[in-house]
Amino acid sequence: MIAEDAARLFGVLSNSDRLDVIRALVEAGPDGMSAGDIARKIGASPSKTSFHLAALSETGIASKERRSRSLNYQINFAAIGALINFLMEDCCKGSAELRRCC
Amino acid sequence: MIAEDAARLFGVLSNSDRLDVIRALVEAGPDGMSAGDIARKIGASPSKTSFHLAALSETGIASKERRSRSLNYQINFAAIGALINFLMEDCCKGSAELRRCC
DNA sequence: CTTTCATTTCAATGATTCTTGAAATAAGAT
DNA sequence: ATCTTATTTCAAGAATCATTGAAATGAAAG
Repeated sequence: MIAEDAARLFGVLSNSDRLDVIRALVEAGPDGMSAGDIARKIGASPSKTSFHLAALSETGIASKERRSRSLNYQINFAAIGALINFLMEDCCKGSAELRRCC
Repeated sequence: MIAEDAARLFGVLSNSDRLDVIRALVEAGPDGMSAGDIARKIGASPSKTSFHLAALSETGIASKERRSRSLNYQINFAAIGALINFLMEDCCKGSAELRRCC
């Protein structure tokens, strides 16, 4: 991963509504959750939620799939893992001290 | 850590110049590096570098100390570790799948 | 084929962040 | 005291991001 991509991904994580969405998707498990249910759960308007879901799915942090009338979103741990890996191994050169911190 | 603080920290990481600064500080080791040397290393102007260093030190990702004429910056792995920990444990509920990814 | 439901898209606006270069501050050297 | 070096601060402008509510889209139901 290059720094620009990592920066873009960190940008997606730099909003607490989006972190709330991620938490909701993690709690939902592999089956995921519909846009409407996510909006209700985090207490945000449909259009606001859709805006944040677009950021998450465009960058691969979530994937989406239509289920009849609803759009269902799932968390993609691989994208988050790749970002953590970039931060620990590339940015922080595999620092042993950092590894001890988390 | 609460979501707002995590979002702020992710915001600091969401800029590739700042990721370059972090890399420079990690390479510099515990002794750190002066603002001027960092600017030269990442190829950015002093004022731009200072702007990014302020973001890093205000959020605890780096610490600074004056050494005569220079200001010396050091990486703070604990802050980065706390953020990774928030993402893995709080946001992602300690997901085993995520742990396998990084 | 119209209605309803679920969601996104759009345009407008406001807020935040980034960049630039000039001026200000801080500290040591002459 | 003045000069030079190191860095920050500031103001202006550009760019990006977030929020809102209304309109558009897509899919199923009546």
